[in-house]
Amino acid sequence: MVRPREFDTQIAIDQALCIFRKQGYKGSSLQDLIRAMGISKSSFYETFGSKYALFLMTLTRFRETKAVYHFTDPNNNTPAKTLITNMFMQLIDSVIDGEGGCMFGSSAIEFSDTDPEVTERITNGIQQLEKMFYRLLILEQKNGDVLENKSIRVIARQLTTTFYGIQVMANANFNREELNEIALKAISMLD
Amino acid sequence: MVRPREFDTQIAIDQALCIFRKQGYKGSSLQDLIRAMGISKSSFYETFGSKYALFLMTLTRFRETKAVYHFTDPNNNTPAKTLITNMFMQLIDSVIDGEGGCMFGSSAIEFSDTDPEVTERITNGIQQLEKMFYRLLILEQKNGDVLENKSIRVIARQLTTTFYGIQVMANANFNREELNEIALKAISMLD
DNA sequence: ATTATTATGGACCGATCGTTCTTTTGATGT
DNA sequence: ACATCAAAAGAACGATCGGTCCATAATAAT
Repeated sequence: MVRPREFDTQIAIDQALCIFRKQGYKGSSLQDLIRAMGISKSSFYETFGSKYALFLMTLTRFRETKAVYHFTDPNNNTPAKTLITNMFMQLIDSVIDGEGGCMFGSSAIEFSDTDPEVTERITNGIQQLEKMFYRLLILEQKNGDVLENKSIRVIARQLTTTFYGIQVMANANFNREELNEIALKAISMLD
Repeated sequence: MVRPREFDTQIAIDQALCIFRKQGYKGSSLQDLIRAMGISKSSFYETFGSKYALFLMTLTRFRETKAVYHFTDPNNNTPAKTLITNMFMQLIDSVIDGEGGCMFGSSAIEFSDTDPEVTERITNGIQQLEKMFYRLLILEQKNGDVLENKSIRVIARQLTTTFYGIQVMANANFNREELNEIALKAISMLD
């Protein structure tokens, strides 16, 4: 009955996500966004409402599809330690090759808890990351030995913190070798 | 012979530093800056040249006077572990009370290695932080025991990474207790 | 073919961005 | 007292910001 939309909303969000992830919220102009999305301003506002609203969508989208824990399957017989290592390598790669690392970390710094909607998504995302570490540590425990439940929680949080520390160091021009060394040392906590 | 300047350049830089530290580079408008500095636009441009030039000055100033290692004296008989703990507590305090944490971390995320002048200052600053950890670890070693030189360097870097990880977590609304726990766990590497 | 409906492109909005320039002010050496 | 000359104040700059609006294009049901 009506003229159909000429672009795929989800794809457009993913393209905006790439920009926000690389350049941050304030660093991404509407021009940058609509150019990457391949749509006009009017379509942009018609579909997404505002730059801010779109940013919240991309944060949610990142949490639901792009965060590193989405590429980690605890149930595939790969040693947990290997999976954890892979998560760190994904982070390091994504910063070095210019994709922009983890949006929770960069958004946390940019907004520093000034916006409840943003903070809520960040907190939720970081919790999911920590939870994945926790699940993998539990797995490692079954095959291995020692660790108490309490200390597993602590180690998961420690890995999460190191994860974002590495993101900062990567943005400060540390090279891949150095970053790998940091990650591996952190992971050696499990031994 | 001429009309003297009515404000102190160094003080003005310090006041600008407060703004940049809290709000970031893009988040700080010229209005924000001159209001905090208490000078007019014309005086601003006459004295500092540009917003960008001023930012570089504040980064340098932060490195030379405000970074946490400036409040740590390795030669005052306080146990090294206590001094290290204090450095983390200073970081946590400065984020929670709204001062804005360590500018090297937040600037690294905001600029993500896109600006050589900025990156140079960040890298230099982070190196100094790591070096302070190193010196304190050496100190701890003398009173104590075990650690090899190689592993001291690695631990210093690990502490540095955790330092910035904590800065991210603090900005993501983790509370003081949680942040303290993370810091203490990291410091327990020394035991 | 007509009509109803909606996406699209592009002109346009006021506000604010960082920056420049012109005028006014005021302390100092003579 | 006066001349000098830089500092301060603030108006004004063009560019860009995020956002609105409208005339036009395109589709699908009638």
